[in-house]
Amino acid sequence: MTAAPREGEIIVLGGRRTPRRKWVLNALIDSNGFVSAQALYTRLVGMGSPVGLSTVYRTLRVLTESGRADIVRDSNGERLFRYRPSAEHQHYILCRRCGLSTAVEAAAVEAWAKRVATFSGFAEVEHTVELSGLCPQCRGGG
Amino acid sequence: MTAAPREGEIIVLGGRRTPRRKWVLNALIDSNGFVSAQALYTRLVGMGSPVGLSTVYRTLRVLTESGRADIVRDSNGERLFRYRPSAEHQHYILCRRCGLSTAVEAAAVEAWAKRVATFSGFAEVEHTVELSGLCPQCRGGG
DNA sequence: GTATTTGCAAAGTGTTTGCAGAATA
DNA sequence: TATTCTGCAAACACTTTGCAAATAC
Repeated sequence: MTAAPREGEIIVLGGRRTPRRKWVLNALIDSNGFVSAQALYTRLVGMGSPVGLSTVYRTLRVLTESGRADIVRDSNGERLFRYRPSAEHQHYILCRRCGLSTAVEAAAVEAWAKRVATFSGFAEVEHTVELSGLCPQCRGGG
Repeated sequence: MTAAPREGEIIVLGGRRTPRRKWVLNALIDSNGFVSAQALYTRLVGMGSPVGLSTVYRTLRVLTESGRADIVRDSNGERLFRYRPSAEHQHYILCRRCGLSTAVEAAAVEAWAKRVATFSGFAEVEHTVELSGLCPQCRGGG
């Protein structure tokens, strides 16, 4: 049985603070954008941080469940993870070529989603918005 | 080599007009909402229309590529297909409980996506919007 | 000292593909 | 008859899980 974290305590990871979990978290933060579990795994192993693929998946699941990571799906259905510094709901636009991701102003969509919820008569409406394109770098550099 | 379809001709399916493809298309239309390839397959076989799973996938691919079906992904990453009567880009809201889908007015999102494209500096911006909730039936019926 | 975490390998998804036989145009 | 379609089984990619050994607290 684990004691509940005290209020005001900085929560870095749920459960035990192990080296692997720190590596995964740091690699995720360093990625500075969306990465797949597989890519993270490959990077860690390549860096000389021996981690199992299942550990990567399990850690990402923990991070996601506690709201410290966002998930999107790429066009192949693969999941991409991104560290979330703030606690807020956020939308991104992703570069299809280099993977660069940028947060976008999404108030308009939020408002629209709310409006649709009202008009449609649906309750507990959730939304997913995924934007992709070619970033300024990639659109220019051929 | 196939002759290009003449203008004004009613195009029902790309390629050959075979029984299986008609079955798949009809089952898709009858579904009247989003269905998975697997569900469509199960239904067809159960109906006494012997179809291979690969044929279902291949037919759905053809339909999707020619713009006669829409795709969304459910929360497990599974793809759901829906017949598209009109030729237009369309968004839906899906009931998480019964699967009911309803087209929603999405002009605001389209406009927003366009605006984001401009501000972000990204080119060839594509967007995916997925809404889900509990439909009027399901929200009431507990 | 004990509950949690780890890695491996195996299992599980949904989806795609190779190929020989069947069917269409 | 020539091309396309079909079904099966195997292949695939991503993800999850069972379990014994290692580890954190």
